Amino acid sequence: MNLKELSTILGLSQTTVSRALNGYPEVSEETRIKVQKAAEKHNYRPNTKARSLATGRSMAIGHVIPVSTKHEMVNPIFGDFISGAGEVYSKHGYDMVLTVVEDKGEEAAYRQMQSRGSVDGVVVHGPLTTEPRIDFLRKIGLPFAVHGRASGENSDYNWVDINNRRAFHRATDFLLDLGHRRIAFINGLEYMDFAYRRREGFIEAMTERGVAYDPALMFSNEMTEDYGYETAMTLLRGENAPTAFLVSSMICALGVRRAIEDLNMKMGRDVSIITHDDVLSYMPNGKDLPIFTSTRSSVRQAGSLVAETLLAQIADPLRKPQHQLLEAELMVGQSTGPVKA
Amino acid sequence: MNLKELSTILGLSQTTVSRALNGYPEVSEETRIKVQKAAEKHNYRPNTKARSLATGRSMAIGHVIPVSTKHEMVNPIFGDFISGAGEVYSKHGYDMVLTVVEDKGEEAAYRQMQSRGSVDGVVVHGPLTTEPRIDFLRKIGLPFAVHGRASGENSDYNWVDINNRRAFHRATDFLLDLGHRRIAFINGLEYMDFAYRRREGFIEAMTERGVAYDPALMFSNEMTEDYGYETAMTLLRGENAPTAFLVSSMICALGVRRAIEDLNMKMGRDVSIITHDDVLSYMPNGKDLPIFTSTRSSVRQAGSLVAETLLAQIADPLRKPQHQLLEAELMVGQSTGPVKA
DNA sequence: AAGTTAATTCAAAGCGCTTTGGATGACTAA
DNA sequence: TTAGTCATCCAAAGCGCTTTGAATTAACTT
Repeated sequence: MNLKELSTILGLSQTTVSRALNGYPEVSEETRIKVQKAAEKHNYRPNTKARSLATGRSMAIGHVIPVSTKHEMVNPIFGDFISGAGEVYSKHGYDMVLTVVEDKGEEAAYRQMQSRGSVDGVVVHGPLTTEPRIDFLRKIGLPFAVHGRASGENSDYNWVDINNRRAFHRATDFLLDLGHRRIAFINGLEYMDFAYRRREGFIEAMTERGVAYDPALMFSNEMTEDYGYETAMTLLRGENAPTAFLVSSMICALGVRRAIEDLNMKMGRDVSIITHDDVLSYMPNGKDLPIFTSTRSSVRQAGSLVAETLLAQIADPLRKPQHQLLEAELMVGQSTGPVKA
Repeated sequence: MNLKELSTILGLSQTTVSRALNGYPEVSEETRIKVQKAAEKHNYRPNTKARSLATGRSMAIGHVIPVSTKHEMVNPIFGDFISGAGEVYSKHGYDMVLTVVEDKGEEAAYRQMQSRGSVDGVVVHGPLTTEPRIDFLRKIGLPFAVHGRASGENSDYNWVDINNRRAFHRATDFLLDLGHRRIAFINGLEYMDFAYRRREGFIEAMTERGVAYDPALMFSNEMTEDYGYETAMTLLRGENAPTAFLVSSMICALGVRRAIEDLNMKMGRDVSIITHDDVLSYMPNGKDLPIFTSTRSSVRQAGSLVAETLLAQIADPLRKPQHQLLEAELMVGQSTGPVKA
């Protein structure tokens, strides 16, 4: 069923039918209702391609997900982020188009989306500290919003980020308050901006309190359960082991916890863990009492906000870039305790 | 840059340029090269919408991801599945369009995709034992492939599934061989087909060996870490505790493990766990020696296969539905051992 | 030299929609 | 009456591509 058929059935012109359905004023209320009824009845929905072609807007947002060829690693927060964003898109009648791309193919993917006109804007995932994509997207004139920020970028752009630095500053303070001094920091890859900022927060807190931080206790890697386990295992078995772990993700923290248990120690009593919790739907942090003490911020909500920001930008291209800095909550759970005497 | 401009620059007709770029034979090799060079130089890529409108094919595959409103739960395997499928789409020049939908809105989403012509086919995720979507999609004539199967459906359709029944049969046998008799079964939601089949496999194995299974040890829920923990905790603290756990997902198994550790027992020695491992990229099952004994099958690979199947179906609408039943490997890890005397 | 055939190229229609620039008729105002 | 104003509706152009059917040229036959 297409416009032509529908308008023939109704004995009206395509113009009128189109206008009736799109809520234009130059059509009588009577015919509008008649048209709507008919559209409903015949299950008519305007063809997206045709509409896009006519309007010049594609009503779709692109997400490019890089899969590192090395590890074939897909970011575990991805599902929840997408679900937050997707809900917003649906509400505004937008589609979400995903492109999976190997490592450095992202710019090509953006350029392709742009020149093929398949999206009206894109979301930039996992910005690095120096992020070439930002300049690139501006250059090719494709609207975008970033989930996170790029420390090395001083131009203005749309972003939604959590206050990683402050969150990890607070988390570190929390451990320091409990008397911990040897704190291991299990971070993500530090060319990623979020990890860089978390590191800054950690160092800042340590320095402010006059506690020397030990570079030998600072790690940076892709945040798997395994990485947490292996690292913690090595440290805890070694000499001068840390008394606390500051960890960048729940999954990783589960690994650290496993190492602690494997060594017949008890988390919270023998060793403390504080982690960042993205509030992933399939990984709730305990039921009533949180398992892990954590800095907490919903990545799903971030998804919604990024989407809103981008859609607002698209709706008004002259709008100034928007920024939202979300504070993480510090939730006390069972994984932290005072340092052992 | 569009076709018209490009052809003006080249001093050729749009027809010829279009044909040159699309590899039609009725254009001389000389001009073809000339055209390709120019297209490259001016960064020309055909507008997707226009092309789709002209060809009637949208070159996009739809994925509808349901988010249960109750738990806002996004399936953790989603990211990896998508990444597998996405790679195949890219290779074939297809886009992937995602729609996030609340619970029962899936059919509406499919219908919309169909009538708006935004996709050439869809992937059905998480089929239930009786799955209305299959009939529905056939009815509206939208090509599809299912990740999994629907036991209650006896029509023929494209699917890619793992042999859940056999995998769990084998896993159960493995535990029985180690002397376990009281085996707790921590399953997913059993209206989901995969969970139903796993249950069948479990019961079948127990029955074949003449071991009575205790319904009080069989659980069905959304597979979070928490669910594993709570369930195991209750069972292990209760009377007549199970000596082994058969678990439907790694994440869940991590919870079971946590409960075991919390009770100062040792996994593999005091209590055994065998789980299914979807080989999620961010959740590798140990480095050299697997943490968990598991039935193992890559969901990423399943994603690729489903995508291939669907694309083949679209390329040849008369093709008979294809099926692929993947066997899971049984990998022995550190989480299982003989029952304690 | 005239007639065929093959190799290239092109003009124009059409995909399904939105939107511009009128028409048409009813109604009001002068 | 005549002109002007609304309120409705419509024909047709255009979005950027593919594809049909035809034209043009070159090459080959007889």
